[in-house]
Amino acid sequence: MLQELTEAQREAVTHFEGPLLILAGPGSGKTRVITHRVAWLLSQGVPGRNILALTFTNKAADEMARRIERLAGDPSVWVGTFHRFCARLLRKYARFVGLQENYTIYDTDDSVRALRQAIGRLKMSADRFTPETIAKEISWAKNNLIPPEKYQPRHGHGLGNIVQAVYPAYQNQLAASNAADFDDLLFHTAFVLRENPEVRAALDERYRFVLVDEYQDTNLAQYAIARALSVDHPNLAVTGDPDQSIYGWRGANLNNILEFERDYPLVRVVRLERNYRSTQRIVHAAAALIAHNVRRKEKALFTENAPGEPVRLTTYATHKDEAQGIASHIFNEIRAGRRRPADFAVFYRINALSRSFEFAFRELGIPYQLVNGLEFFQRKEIKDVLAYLHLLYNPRDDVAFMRIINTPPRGIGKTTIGRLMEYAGARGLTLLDAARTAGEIPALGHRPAAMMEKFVRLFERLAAAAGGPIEEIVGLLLSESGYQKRLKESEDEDDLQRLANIEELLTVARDFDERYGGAGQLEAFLEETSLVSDTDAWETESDRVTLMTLHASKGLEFPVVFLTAVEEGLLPHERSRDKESQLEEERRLMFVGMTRAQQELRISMARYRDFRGQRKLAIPSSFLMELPRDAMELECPASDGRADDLWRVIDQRRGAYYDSDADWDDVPFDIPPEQPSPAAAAEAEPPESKGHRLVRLTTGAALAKGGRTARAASPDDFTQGMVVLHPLYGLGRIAALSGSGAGRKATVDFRPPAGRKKFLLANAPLQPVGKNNGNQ
DNA sequence: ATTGAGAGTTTTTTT
DNA sequence: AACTCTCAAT
Repeated sequence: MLQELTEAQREAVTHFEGPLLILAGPGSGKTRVITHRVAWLLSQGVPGRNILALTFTNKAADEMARRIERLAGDPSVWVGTFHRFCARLLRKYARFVGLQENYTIYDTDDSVRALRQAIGRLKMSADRFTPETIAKEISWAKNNLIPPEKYQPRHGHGLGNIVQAVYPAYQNQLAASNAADFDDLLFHTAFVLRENPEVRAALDERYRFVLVDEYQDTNLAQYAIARALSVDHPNLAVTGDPDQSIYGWRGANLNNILEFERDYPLVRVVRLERNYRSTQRIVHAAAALIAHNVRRKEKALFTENAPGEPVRLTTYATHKDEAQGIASHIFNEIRAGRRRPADFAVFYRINALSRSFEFAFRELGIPYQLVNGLEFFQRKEIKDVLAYLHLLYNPRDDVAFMRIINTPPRGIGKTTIGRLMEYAGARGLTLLDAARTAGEIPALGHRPAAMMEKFVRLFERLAAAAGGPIEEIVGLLLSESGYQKRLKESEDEDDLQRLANIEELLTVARDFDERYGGAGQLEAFLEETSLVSDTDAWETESDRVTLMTLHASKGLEFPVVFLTAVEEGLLPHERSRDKESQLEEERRLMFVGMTRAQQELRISMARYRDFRGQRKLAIPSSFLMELPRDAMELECPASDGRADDLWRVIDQRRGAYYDSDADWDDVPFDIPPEQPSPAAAAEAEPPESKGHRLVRLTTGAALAKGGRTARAASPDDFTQGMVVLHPLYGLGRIAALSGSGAGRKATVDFRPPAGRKKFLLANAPLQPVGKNNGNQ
């Protein structure tokens, strides 16, 4: 078993007791080290039940479990994600945190609904902030182990104050519904471990050897859990790569890995720096990019592999050309017999960019799979059906109740539900219990009350079947509720698709029944469907091109990788450019994407990109100029192969990039627009004096003038009297301004018939046309 | 109570 | 462009 390992790998594998930090660069055989380490521990006589391996995704967990099984044949090792592990633990210790064993796991959408209910019950006006914004702040607090009563406002804009009031109410709402959100799974577990020394000690004893993968992506709660399980038996082995930390926005704390050595002074540190995955040029290019990050642990990155093909950087005229260019390249490679579809992967920064690739692939008949596993379970119709199951399993689940009480429509409207909530709230009843006594609620009329009772009877019928196979329950609820009938009779195209999705869900249920079967399957089914992750749907076996976000690509590898839309505003994403730390995370994201490639890496961008109905001139990503040119080759089908253009543009920007105050506005930008769309071409105007070019091409109205680049105007750029352009209303003049920052509002006078309108500047599609022209 | 049209908004990434 | 929300008509 040890023979197939390198020296460094073997050192990590055979380290027995005591903390262990494995700093593993991309492609350095990390997974292999973990699996072998588990197998080795087993071979040393450590019982499987004393080993806990925590991963980031279910996919990774399954893969790992499979490999351990193959190496050691011992299935008793617990391998899974943090969230799943905590979910399990909480089934047992639910009472410790005010829940019951049959608690429900709320996903992001559910928790926002619960939050709305909580805000509604508070009867306060929180409408200055969206529930999503508030939810985010609460999530932040939980990830940092701050309980409701300890929360202190940290934002100046009043968000903190609202959260301070809403957070406890939200938590009460969850408790009343016997539910936990994603963050609670970690938060509650950490709490149980901290507050109950005997529980902690027992679990520490039980899980004597703990392995944590992707440690760079753990947040404080996960950190606390891992540490709590490693006090009496400090056999905590973590693997990770600070350069691949890409979940900072989710609370991941890079310090967890950067300071591991401080936490465990006696730690053994093993570095895996040699890359076995990619060609020299790919490794060289990736290393050069990541070297631009300041906040990192210096780490060598090298390979003994062949030099390989140059990294290709291709500039297309439009996003459409990009998609078609990539599709036809893949098509030709397959047809020539050089590659098969599964050899290729296409990465992009945001999900919204997948569409053009889908179109292009479909056109050429290239098989592909879109990896967005969450999408299926987030569909309305799927969530509706699952809500029935959730309510069956946990009758206190108010969010599920609200979701299905009038789905399909059964004559119970907003007013009725409002009255029911009022009644339930006043008596501390769950919504379902209140509905059970609908006849006794004075505020309810005869008809609504009768409808309500009918629903309760439906529920009881379903409850009688709740112990059986999932497929049966789902089938029953579909027919009994009339949900299926309604979709079948619909003329709507979308409803047909919904019906197909529900069929698919039935298949999922059937598969589950075959796999699981027996007692407690409703609980297991709900847990599984609640904790699906993005990459879980990814099928390794099928021969198809993979389309996924950069985030989803972590941990995977492909012979040929396309890294697309490497443009300023997308990668790095525009929301990440304020803070240096965020910019570094974006750079790591690109690093992760690049290092997925084994043989060929193809980076691309487009000059024009349509996004949210607007066509914009794209600016090459600042990351492109951090790539080593000696490892690269340029292609520029957009301009007769004159690839020099791109480097020229990048060089022009280089100066501006390092001149911190320079705005992109000041960078001469004169790529000739290669016949954008006819519409855009018709609207194009000659560039202004200093080589400035109009960049934001609105589809409808006249074009904005004045050298603004693709970056939207910030609210504070607007001044009174300024002339602005609205895509719909045309030119107008700012009559008044109020507020500041994100809350800044403007009153604008347009020419008739539009007249006077008010806008929230952060969101309004307003363009300054002339600056400082208020005196005219 | 339900439906449909129009207006307004938007997600960056995910357990 | 696609989605959600609001509001008025039915």
